[in-house]
Amino acid sequence: MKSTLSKLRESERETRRHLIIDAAIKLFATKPFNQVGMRDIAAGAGLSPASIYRYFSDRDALFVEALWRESEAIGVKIRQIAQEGVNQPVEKVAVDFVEYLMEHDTFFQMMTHFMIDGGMSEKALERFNEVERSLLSTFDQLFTKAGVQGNVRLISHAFFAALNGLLITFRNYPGRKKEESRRHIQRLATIMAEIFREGAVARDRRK
Amino acid sequence: MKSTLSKLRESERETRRHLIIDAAIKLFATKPFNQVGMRDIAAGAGLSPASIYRYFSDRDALFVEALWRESEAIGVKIRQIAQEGVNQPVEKVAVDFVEYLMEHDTFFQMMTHFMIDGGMSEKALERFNEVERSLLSTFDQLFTKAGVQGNVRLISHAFFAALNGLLITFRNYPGRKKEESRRHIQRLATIMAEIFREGAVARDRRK
DNA sequence: TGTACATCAGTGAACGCGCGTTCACTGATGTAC
DNA sequence: TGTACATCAGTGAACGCGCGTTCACTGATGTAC
Repeated sequence: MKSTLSKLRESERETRRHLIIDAAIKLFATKPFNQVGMRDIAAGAGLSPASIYRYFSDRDALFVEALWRESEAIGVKIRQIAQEGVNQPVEKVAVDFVEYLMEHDTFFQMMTHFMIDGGMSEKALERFNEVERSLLSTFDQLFTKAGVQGNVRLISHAFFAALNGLLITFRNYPGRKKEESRRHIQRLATIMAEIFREGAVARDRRK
Repeated sequence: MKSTLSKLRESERETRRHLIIDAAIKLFATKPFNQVGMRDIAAGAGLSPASIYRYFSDRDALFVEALWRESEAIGVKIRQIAQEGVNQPVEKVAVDFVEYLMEHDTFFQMMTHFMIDGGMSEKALERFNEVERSLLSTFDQLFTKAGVQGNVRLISHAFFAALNGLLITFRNYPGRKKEESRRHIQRLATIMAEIFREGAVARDRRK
C-alpha cells in the first residue's frame, strides 16, 4: 500500500509543480520575463512565496522548466508548420512562424534574452537547440524544394536569423501601434521569403 | 573677470562629465551594460559614487548621454561606410556594418536592449532613429543602384532587420569560439547581401 | 479504539544583499572689505 | 595684509527598496502499537 500512496503523493506534487509553472508562464505573457518575481508567481499560483521552494530548488530551476515547457509547445507548432509547410511556399511558413512567435512571445523573449546575455543552463540550452534544429531542417527542405542547391543549411541559418531580426527590430517599433507593427512584420516576412527563395536560386546560377 | 572664470569652471565641469561617460562606456565593453553599476563607474572614473550625482541627475541621465555619444560615433562610421559604399557592392557594406557592430558592441547591446524591453527615453530615441534613418537611406541607395525598383525602403527595412538578426542569433552561439562566430556572421552577411541583391531584382521582374 | 509519533504542505516574518541615491560634512579656493 | 564669508567639488556612511531565499512554526493526515 505504501508504494501506491507514495505514488499518489508524487503525482500530486507533479500537478502542483505544473500549477506553479503555469502561473509563471501566464505572467511571462504580461511583462518581460526577467522582471517576473517569485512573489508574483506565488500570488498567481495562490501560494506563499516560501511554498514555491518546496517544489523548485530556486528561481533558476523554475525558469528553466518553464522555458522547457514553452519550447515543447513551440516545437510541436514548428513540426506542424513543417508538416503542412513542405508542400507550401516558403512565404507561408515564414508568416506562420513570425505570427506564432508574436502571439506567444514568452519563448521569443526568453530566446533573445539568452542570446544576448548568455548564461543559459545546460538543460535549457539542449532543449532550445533541438527546437532550432527542427526549424532549420524544415527550412532546408523548403529551400531545396524551391530549387536551391549547394549548402542549403547556410541559407537556412541566414533565413532563421533574418526572421528573428524582423521580430526584434519591429516588435516594439516606437510610435507604431501594436497592430501596425504586426502587419508590418508579416509584410516584411513575406517579402523576405520571396527574396530568399528567388535570391538563393539566382545566386546558385551565378556560381 | 567673473564671466571668464565661470566659463572656465563650466568647461572643467564639461570635461569631468566626459570623464565619467568615458568610464561608463569603457565598462560597457566589459559586461552587459544593464549590469554596470554606479559604483563601478565611479571607481572607473576615480570618484566616489556620490560625486557622480554632481554631474548627472540620475543613472538614466548618464546612460542616455553615453548612448548618445556611442550613437554619434556609430553615425559617423555609418556615414563613412555610406560614402565609400555607394560605389561598392551591398556585400561590402553589409560586412563592414556587422564587423563594426561586433567590434563596438556597446551600441548594439543597448539597441537590442531597448528594442526588446522598450522604455527608451525621448532623447535617446530621437538619436537612435536618426542613426537608423541614415543607415536605411544608405541601403536604399545601394539597392537602387543594384537595379531594384518599386518600394526600396521596404527592402532596406528587411535587410536592416536581417543583419540585426544575424548579430543577435550568432554572436554568442553556444559551443562556438568568438573567432568562429565572427567568421560565421561575416560569411552569412555576405550571403545575405548576395541574396538580397539578386532576390530583390528577381522579385521585381516577376511582378 | 485511543494515544504517541512521523511526515509533509504551507506560511508570515525576517534575513541578506545589491544597488541607486541622499545626507551631513570637509576642505580648498575665491571674494569683499 | 588679514579676516569673515560664499561657493563648490568631493566624500564616507547611511537610507530605502526590491527581491530571492530561509527560518521557525502550525496544522492536517497517516502510521505504529
